[in-house]
Amino acid sequence: MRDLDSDTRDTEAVDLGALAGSLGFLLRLSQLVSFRDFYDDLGGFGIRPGEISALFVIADNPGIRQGVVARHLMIKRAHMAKMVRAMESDGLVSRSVPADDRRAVELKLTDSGRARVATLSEPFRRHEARPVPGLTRRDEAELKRLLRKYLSLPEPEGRP
Amino acid sequence: MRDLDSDTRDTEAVDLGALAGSLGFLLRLSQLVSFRDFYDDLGGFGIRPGEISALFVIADNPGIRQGVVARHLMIKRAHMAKMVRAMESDGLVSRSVPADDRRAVELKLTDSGRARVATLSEPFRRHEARPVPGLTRRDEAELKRLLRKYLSLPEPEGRP
DNA sequence: TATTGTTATACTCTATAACTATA
DNA sequence: TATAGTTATAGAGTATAACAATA
Repeated sequence: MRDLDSDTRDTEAVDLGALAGSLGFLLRLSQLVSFRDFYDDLGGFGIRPGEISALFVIADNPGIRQGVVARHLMIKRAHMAKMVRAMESDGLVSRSVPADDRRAVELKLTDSGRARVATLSEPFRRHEARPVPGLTRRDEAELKRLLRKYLSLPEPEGRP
Repeated sequence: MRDLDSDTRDTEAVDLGALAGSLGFLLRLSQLVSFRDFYDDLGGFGIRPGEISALFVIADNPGIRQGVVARHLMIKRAHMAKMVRAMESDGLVSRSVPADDRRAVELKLTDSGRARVATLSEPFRRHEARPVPGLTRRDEAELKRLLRKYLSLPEPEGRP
């Protein structure tokens, strides 16, 4: 889980050419690095990035429709259906059909789901609070700001 | 290929809570967006991000060992073996065992592989030259700089 | 007609381990 | 013993299409 099979030791110098200037390439590698860090810190809880995202969003938005979760997390609806089913059979979320649109499904955490989020919140907070290797705090804040801008996400409270 | 199944239209406002401050979450979403853009521009060539990366690296570093490519592209060795095999049977790369280490495999492009790279280079360059929606040119340069710093990649020539 | 969620299928990527042949 | 590559297997994630129920 923590072995990326890529000894990080610098072997031969490699010319990445045009790749070094490619946003997509840099994002792909960065995501792999950050997922490795995620598993290093939180792998012991048996949680995966997709799951924790969905759990946290449902926790913060009780009664949210599963399609809305999927849209905001950029998860395919077909995949979301499976994930929700798994979380339901794990007893973490409950599904209910709203009266005003009987096609939809609204999601809430069960007591068990809330307990799970409570268990994960502090380790997740600590994970996120850790300094990012190689980046200053300013770098880190700026990187997150630019990624949010790229994603058209609003800046959290505070600085305008 | 170009339909992410997530209508980008803003539906209900969703509180992303701690996720909005999570580097891993922001990187994951950003990578999905950039891959969608990649496919929009280059999907017609039947190429995938992993393949084009490997082809370009081999093109820029003829004779590179496949394990070295895997390390720098953060691709698992097991997956790399399959990918190289596929590229070989497509006639794009040739494999040769160096005399000084008969365990290793060195990779070069075939004429056909060079032709493929030539075909892809200009569309890829245009793709990368396109303004990134939502970001100014300064934003884009700064974002790439911070990602390279995060990845411990050297800055390309020019500004120190 | 369009939308929500579902199922089914296939493919990519990843993770792991066991294996070989070399070093 | 350790390394480079290979094979096999399993799983997660994703893409696609077709479907039922509802709007």
